[in-house]
Amino acid sequence: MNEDSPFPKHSERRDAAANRQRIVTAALKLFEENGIEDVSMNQIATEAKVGPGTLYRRYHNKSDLCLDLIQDSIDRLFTDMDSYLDANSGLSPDARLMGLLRLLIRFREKKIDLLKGVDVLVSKKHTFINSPLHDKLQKLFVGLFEEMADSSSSLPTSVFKADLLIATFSNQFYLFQKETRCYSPEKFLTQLDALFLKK
Amino acid sequence: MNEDSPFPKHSERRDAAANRQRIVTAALKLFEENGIEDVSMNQIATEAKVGPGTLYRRYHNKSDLCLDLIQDSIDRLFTDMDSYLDANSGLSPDARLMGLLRLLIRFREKKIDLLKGVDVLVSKKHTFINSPLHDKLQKLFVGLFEEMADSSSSLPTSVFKADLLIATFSNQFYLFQKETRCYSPEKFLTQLDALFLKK
DNA sequence: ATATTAGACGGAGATATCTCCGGTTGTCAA
DNA sequence: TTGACAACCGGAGATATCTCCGTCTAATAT
Repeated sequence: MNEDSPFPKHSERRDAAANRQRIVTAALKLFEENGIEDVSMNQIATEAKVGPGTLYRRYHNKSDLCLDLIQDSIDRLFTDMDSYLDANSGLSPDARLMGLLRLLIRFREKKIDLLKGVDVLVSKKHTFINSPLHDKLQKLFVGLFEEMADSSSSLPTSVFKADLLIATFSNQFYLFQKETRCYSPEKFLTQLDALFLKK
Repeated sequence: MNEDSPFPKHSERRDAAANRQRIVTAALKLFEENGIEDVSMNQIATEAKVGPGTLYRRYHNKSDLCLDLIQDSIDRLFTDMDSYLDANSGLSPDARLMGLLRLLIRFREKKIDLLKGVDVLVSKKHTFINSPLHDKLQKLFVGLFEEMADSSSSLPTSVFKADLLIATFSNQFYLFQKETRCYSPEKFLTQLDALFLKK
């Protein structure tokens, strides 16, 4: 969807780039002022001084837009995870998984508002195509689960466990635990530890 | 929301009841013909020959409407669960939990289309108030987890486990497993068994 | 039977989402 | 520099959601 590859065949046209920048700036400003929920795509288009068509051509919906606004943070999360794994290859798989979860939950908390506008961990509405973020986490987690698996476990179980673990960070589950069950990030991690690691 | 208590103080007005019936009939017909996704509230109102205001006064959104359409099934699920527990009080908590999960997944499969229009397992959008279905399942599951808990477990963990177990039946998770991971209901139950029971 | 009134009814209209397409402009090749 | 085209732009408008309020009516009390 987003043409963010390092060297796209044709780089973005100048006017397109300018519009994109104005949209992003307008969105951040309005989100800041009114909260994501209360800002419509129309408002964003007006504030950015572009037509609705221009806005929708670039971002199919508010979710897409929010995703773009945190793309940098997502990239940073991934590099942080990779370097954590590099630096701690001596630790047990359990310990490394906890390390990754700590990074993930820190990211989730930092971007909690923008994340409310987009469920990057699962899929676009109605079509169950994985998001890149899900794929990456999935790969990391499955690897670690496999590493810690004894002979009685099997790959399907690791995949299922990874999917479920990732799902705990969805808006649906994570915010319910935070707001209704009043879990702090630390308590939350403790529960994950008890359920997914202490086997 | 829905005044379905056995003997409401004032019973529904005759015209109101008639309208409700026409709405339900119209909705079922249109959902059947076009699929839930492709039917708008407007269409339903038109087909039922009521104004949009009338429709929206009764059902705040399509999700509410779908919920009403499966309310009977939900009630039946609960009574089935209760009588299962009565009839099998001799079994281990693990076995009883599996029994309940089998009933739940059968219900989920039977009503899979209407359930796509409503996430009864979690909450209304944005406000994290539990649905009655969540509350009931929560209570049943926590009870069984507590029963099977050894001294090293604690109540918070049982609550968390129950929440997570219920969340696996959400559209988000369940349909992803079914459609993308190609899990049959049986395979799905096997995974739940491995993760939540075989401790 | 009639008056009273709580509550339901309808539909106009405010707002939002999203599309379509005629017109415009940046880019690149010549 | 210029021509041609791919890509982008704007905004009108189709459709959907949801609300508001003047009007009407079913239920109850007298």
